[in-house]
Parts: sequence; C-alpha cells; structure tokens
Amino acid sequence: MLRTHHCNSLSTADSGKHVTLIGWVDTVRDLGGVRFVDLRDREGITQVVFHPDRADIHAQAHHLKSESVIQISGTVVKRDADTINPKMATGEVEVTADTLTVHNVCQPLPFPMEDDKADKVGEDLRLAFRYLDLRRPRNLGLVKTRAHAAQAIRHTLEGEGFLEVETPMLFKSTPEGAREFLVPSRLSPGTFYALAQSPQQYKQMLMVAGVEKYYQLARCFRDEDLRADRQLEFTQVDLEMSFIDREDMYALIEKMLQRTWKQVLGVDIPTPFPRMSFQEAMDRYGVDKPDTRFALEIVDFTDIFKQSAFKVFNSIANTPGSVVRAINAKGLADITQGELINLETIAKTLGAKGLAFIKAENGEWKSPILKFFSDAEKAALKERLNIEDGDIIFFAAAPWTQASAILGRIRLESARYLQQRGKLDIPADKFNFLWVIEFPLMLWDEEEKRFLSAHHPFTAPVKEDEPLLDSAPEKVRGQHYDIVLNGVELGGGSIRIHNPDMQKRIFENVLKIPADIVESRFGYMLKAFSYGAPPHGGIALGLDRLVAMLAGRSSIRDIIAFPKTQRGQDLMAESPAPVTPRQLRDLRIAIVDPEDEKKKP
RNA sequence: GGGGUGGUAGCUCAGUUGGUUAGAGCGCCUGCCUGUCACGCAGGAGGUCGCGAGUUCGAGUCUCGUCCAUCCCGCCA
Repeated sequence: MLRTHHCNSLSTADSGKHVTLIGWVDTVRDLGGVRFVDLRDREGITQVVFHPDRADIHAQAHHLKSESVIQISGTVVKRDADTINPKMATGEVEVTADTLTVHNVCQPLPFPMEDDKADKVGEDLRLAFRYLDLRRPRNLGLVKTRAHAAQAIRHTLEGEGFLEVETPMLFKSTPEGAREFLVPSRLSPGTFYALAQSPQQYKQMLMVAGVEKYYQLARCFRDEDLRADRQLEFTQVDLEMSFIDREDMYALIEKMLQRTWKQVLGVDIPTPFPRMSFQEAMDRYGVDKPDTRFALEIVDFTDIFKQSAFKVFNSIANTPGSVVRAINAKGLADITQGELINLETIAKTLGAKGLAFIKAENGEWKSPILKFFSDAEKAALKERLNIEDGDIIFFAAAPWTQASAILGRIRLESARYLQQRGKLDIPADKFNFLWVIEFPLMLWDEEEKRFLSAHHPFTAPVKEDEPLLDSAPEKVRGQHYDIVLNGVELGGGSIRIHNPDMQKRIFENVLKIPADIVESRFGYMLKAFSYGAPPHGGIALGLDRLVAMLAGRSSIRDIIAFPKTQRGQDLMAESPAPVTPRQLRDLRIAIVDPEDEKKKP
C-alpha cells in the first residue's frame, strides 16, 4: 500500500511515529512561512504541516491545488495545547511532512466541494461531474450506508437459509406490465429481448425447481417516466419462498428490516409491524401507503348529508359508491391564499370541481357553503372533526376512490404546511412500518373495459373469496401485502398461484386474455405448474428507497452511485448516444422519424 | 402527452420603468504573510445574459418559439 495509515486513524498515541498518508488535498492554508494542508481520504482528514526548513517540499506545497492527489510521509506530532482543533476528529495531532509526491494535479473545480455550497449547485452539473460530487464525505457516507444495508440484508437472508440465485436480465416482452426496454437480437433478426422488469417469473420457476428459498439483489428495468423516487434501472431485494403462508413472510421481513435498522442506524424497530387493510388505509388516510406518524384522519359524513338541504352533498351522499368526507387540518385556519389555491389545484387535477372548506376563526365559522348546513349537520361536523378555533375543514364529495385520493393528498399537503408553521411534529427519526393487506385482486379498467390485476396476475386470491372470481371479480381480495414506511411504499409481494387451473382461469376468464396469447406468453409457466409446483410466495423491496429512508433522503438519485436524470440521461457518461449505421444494419434496425411517417398518405 | 418552477461570470445569486462600460460573494491567477484550521491582506483575469426569431431608436428586462433542468399529473401489471 502507498499508505501506512488512513487519515482518520492517527492520535496522540502515535506521536513520534513516521507515517505515510495518501489522499486528496482538502484545503490549503498558506501562511507564507508555515503551510498547512488538510489531507483527506475515504475515512477522514489529517492536518499536514510543511515547515520552511524543508525548503524543497515547502516550495512545492505553495503550489498545491484543492482535490489534487498527494502522498506525504512525515512524523506524527502532538499539537501544542493552543493549536488543537476540537472540531476535528484528528485535531490533537498533525504530521510534519518530510516528503511530498504529487500524484495528480486537480484542475480548477467546476463547483465548490463544501457541503453547504455544493448542495445548492444545480444537480445537472453535479451529475456531469458525479465522481466529484460523490467524493464529498457526506455522499461517500451514503455509498457506505447502502453497502451496509445490503450487507445486513444478505446476512439475514443467508442466515435464514436463502440461496442467492442470479436470473436473466435478458427476458422477453410481457406487455401486461410496465413499458420495457427492448433489446434487439442479432442472432435472430427481427426478434427482441426485453430487459427484466423484475425476476418475477424466473423466481417462481426457481420454486418449481425446488430451491425453496431464493433471494437476489436484482437490477430491474422499466422504461417509464422518472421521478424523484423512480429510476429507469433500480435494485430490488427480491425473494421467494416455498411452503409458506403470509404470516411467514411478515415475520421474515420484519426480522430483516429490524436487523437492517439496528445494524445501519443502531435503531431498535419494534415488531410485529401493525397491519391495516387497504380499505381502512383508504378510508382513514386516502392512500394505500399511509404515513401514520401524524393523524389528520379522514372522517365520513355520507350519512349526515343524505337529507341535507345542500344539494351538491345531498345528491352525492345518495349515490351508491360515492361519499362525502372531510378532514380537519388542525390549526391551519391561517392558510395563505397561495396555499389554498395550491390545494384547490391539487383537488382539481384529481377530478374535483373545487375544494369546499370551512374556517373556524375568532369564534365563528366562515365558509361559502355554511348557509346550506342545518344546525344538526354543523353539530355533527363539530363533534366528529373536533373543530376548534383556528381549524380549517376540507371536503370531498365524490366516488369513494376519488374522494379518498383528494383528501389523501390534501392531508399530506396540509401536514406539510402545518409542519412549516411548527404546528405539527412529524419526527424524522420515527419509523412507522406498516403492512397494508387485503388489496383487491382486480381493478376495473374503464378504458380497456376489462379487469386488470391490481398487482400482477400471479397473485393468489384469498381462499374464501374464490367463489366470487367469476361473478364479482372486483370483490375478490388478493393474498397481497405491501410494506410501507412513513408514507413510502418500500415493497410488496404476495402468495402466488401454484395451481395451473387457477392460473389459467385468472388469465382467460377474469383478465380476458385470449387463450393463444396466454399460451405464447405464459404457456411455459402453466406447464411448469403442472409438474409439481409447491405453494409459494415472495416479495420485492426497493433497495434504493429503503436506503433513502435509512439515510433520510427524499430522492433515490442521492443513493444511486450513477443515477440518470429525469430524461433518462447519464450526464457524466453521456448516455444514451447514437450508434453507427453499421451497428443498426447488423441489428436490422431502421430509425424512423414519426413526422415523416405522418406525411405519407 | 399535460401543468408548475427555473436558466445572467467556474459556482451561488442580484440586476429598479426597456436606456451609459451587466454587478456582489465564493472560486481562479499574481504577490505578501511562521500556527492556520471558512486563515488573513493587496491586486488581477473572467460574460454569446440557454438558443432562435420578433417588437423597439435601444432588449438581460417585453412577445413568440425552442432547448435544458427539476417537481407533479398521466404512467409505474
């Protein structure tokens, strides 16, 4: 090694030792006579001193640039009491240099490296120089956190008897799900692989193969639009087990997450995690991934407004499947005009005509719709919502899913506003894990006029709901489970179908996929299930989101070493990029401009 | 595909009603400085105001288009 020590490791106990350090120039403080250099490596920082009596290296030190790579050797010296730096882990010692080698001179930096300044620099520039941004100790810390989390997960699963198996990334297109990346086959011109969206089908085949317990930190690919918490390629903690029921899965994942939080953060997470049905989550929080660190729950008033003089609420309250609900944003009566407009905009984008509200201020209620309410209705509102001075009530009157979605978003936005005002405490160090269960197996798709799988078509129905599969598919619950943390969906999974007849029934009778397409896409699975398929189930957790939660980050770009921008570009390596005509010819691919196509008759 | 926000020096930003030579802090370059640790001090260089049209005597500023980034909706079985 080109070093004897890391830059975090020297202390007064090393006084007098001759050491060699290598790393990056963090800062240079040139006082003319004596020159100080803070030398930084992955582990820490040590102050190096260049004295004038070593004229050669003293002169060299004058020209050192930030972030250059240098190697020094010298003697560890205990600092005088008045020169100790208490802010530095190694602040009681320094190294008096006697040799200096400059291994690499750093050009002027494109952006400052100090956290407070670098955090304000445009992300595109930092991504173009990702190796510099990553070099900041704070960001290297995120790389470490990710590695430690992956290690804790592997350790738990290995200890539970799981076998790590790699499955193909080159799979075939399965158009039922997310948009896929297609990969042309050179050897079979005109045919395509698809990059795996998930190892779902392969891992089920591993169960049929008798692996019993499989896991993989699997790279997955989805060609969908990006978000702060979505990348084109991402990593899932993917696992599958045979001979289990849902309880086994809950216990395993709770143990795994508990250990991960303990090992990475030193935090004890209580188990078992609470469980909540999809219905309850939507009713109380308006989302299937509720943040239960704060209340602001949704309250139902459908019964109250069935006889109301307020026609808008009355007619909706009497429409089957529709509801009138409200939420008390406690203490937000001082909402600004801009905030209120923002909330209205959100409600409108979700299909509401507007956002009805009541403000309780200075001992009276203020609202454009208040005049329509009877005393009994007002009393019911006051009681159920516990309305006090300073509160503001928001209403949604719509079909159940829509009303839930509207109030769910209003709840989160209101919580944000209240938090900004210091009126609501949402502790960042609180980790509210939650199982959301009993999802519907099927959802009606109005556009396609058919049922679609809520999760994926391999999810097993709840046993007692099976008779409803043909008559009322929307009422069938799936053996599906989502693991949620503080309002973020960490992952989900299910007990799978392992009976070929049931699987075929779901594909053909419920999802109405034509038999020939079922055969071409899933024929091998149905065949496999008829050769001794064990009962099995699994789950996939987004590792990127999981690490983001551990690190307290809202964007998974921060915890992916080389993330892509919202347009799917790697600004550092500059991908994607054009290819040569020769490459395209080999693949039998022609680039077509849709504008030209339109012009053709 | 749709909506919001932003784009001025290497970086972060200011730029008044459309008006002289577009500024500040940090960084960079040069010099001074022997105990700094956000070192200090003095001087200097650095600009296609994202790009393209338009209005105007005159555009960083107004209009239109376009590109890029980001957040959200759609989408993510």
